[in-house]
Amino acid sequence: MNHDQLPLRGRPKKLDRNLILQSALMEYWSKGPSNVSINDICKLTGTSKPGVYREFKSDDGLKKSALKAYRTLAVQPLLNILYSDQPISKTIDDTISFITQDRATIGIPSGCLLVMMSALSEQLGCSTLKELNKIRSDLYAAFFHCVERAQLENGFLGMETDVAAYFLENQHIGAMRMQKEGISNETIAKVLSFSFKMVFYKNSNQ
Amino acid sequence: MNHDQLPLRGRPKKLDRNLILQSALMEYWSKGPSNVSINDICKLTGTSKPGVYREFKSDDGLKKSALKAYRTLAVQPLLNILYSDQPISKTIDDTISFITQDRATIGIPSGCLLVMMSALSEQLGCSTLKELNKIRSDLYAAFFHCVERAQLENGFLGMETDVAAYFLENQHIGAMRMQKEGISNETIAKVLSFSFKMVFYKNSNQ
DNA sequence: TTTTTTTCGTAACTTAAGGTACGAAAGTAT
DNA sequence: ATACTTTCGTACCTTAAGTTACGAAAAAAA
Repeated sequence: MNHDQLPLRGRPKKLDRNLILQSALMEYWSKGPSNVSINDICKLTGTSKPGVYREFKSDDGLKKSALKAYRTLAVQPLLNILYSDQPISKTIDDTISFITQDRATIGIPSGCLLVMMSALSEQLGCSTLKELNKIRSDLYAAFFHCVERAQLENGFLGMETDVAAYFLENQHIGAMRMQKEGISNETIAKVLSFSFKMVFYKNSNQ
Repeated sequence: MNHDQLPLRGRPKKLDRNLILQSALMEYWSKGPSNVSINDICKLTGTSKPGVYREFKSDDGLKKSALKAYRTLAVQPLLNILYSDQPISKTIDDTISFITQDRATIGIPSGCLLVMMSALSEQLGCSTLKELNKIRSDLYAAFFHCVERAQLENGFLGMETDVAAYFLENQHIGAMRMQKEGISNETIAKVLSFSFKMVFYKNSNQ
């Protein structure tokens, strides 16, 4: 993975890999992956098309790399919250805060690239799809882990662990969808708050 | 809307509107709307391309008509269940049974065209989009109505009516997504059962 | 200075999508 | 029979996507 090893001779590299990657990520994220072409990225970054292909091999390669960047930028923080060994109540609060934070002020698009790509999975190349499934299964595992932690804390929650994990996955995807559709973060937080407390606390109203 | 008025003279019509509509619906539903072209429909039904365009005006027109057909076939039954004035417990059971019924045996694709099209909404023409939003708002209204009925039956549920309706909408979409992804109807039913009972019954375990 | 190496970007190619021009075909009315 | 009307489908057009051939350009090495 040594992309920055500068060769001893030859024409110096002008192409800015990181610029392309960041631009592609933001375009995919804000407009949807299937509404952004390689040409768009080229125009946006002032790169030539063969340059992009030399760097990323194909459309599939670029999407895969962008998705990897998305993972470290937007998914890993959530995984960290879910895996932090705090009381479940704190985990819930942190998760809701993270998901419903104001995106506009920090310059991040609404919605979730992971969710968008999952919905368009039939249109994706195989390496992007592979990366997508890896991230999704990691996220599912984190939800699963959270449920297990809640069980240790509060006893049996009234449903199988995998069912609860599927439920949580649904709520996350639903929240991202609502955000993309313009529903206020305040409302989304209320929906999430209800959902999470219902799963984790069984039948208490706390 | 009189498509079946046969003209007095001229070459007799050979084109089978209903065949095209049904084929398009099933293709969109099973493969995803953006993975089915007009050409595919032509080959599948043995129709010429201009024939399809004469009948449906455009790709957008065909998608809109197919979506309308989907509404009467797959959405209306759900609306009927949600609007039936039965006890909430019966409504829940009927809804879960309807959503998680075995699709293979009755020859119906998994997943939900409505949900798929919502995810691809940026790729849709304006008349399809209009129809889509109409159906979605009708469905949301039905969920809203259900929540109001539950409130009449059981008192305040612990959250605003619209928040509960959003929650229900999420569960429906989530169930359709899981089904599309191959998760068993049995598991989906468990997730739905948990979700619905949590919203409608507040904090009882029934 | 010439060779070698590496990257550059213009200008193409290929495929498939949505969409249509237009004359032939197949009927009814005069 | 001829005219009129409606529908038919072949063969095309346009656009935009992903992708690449290939010679020029810019550096280090000989």
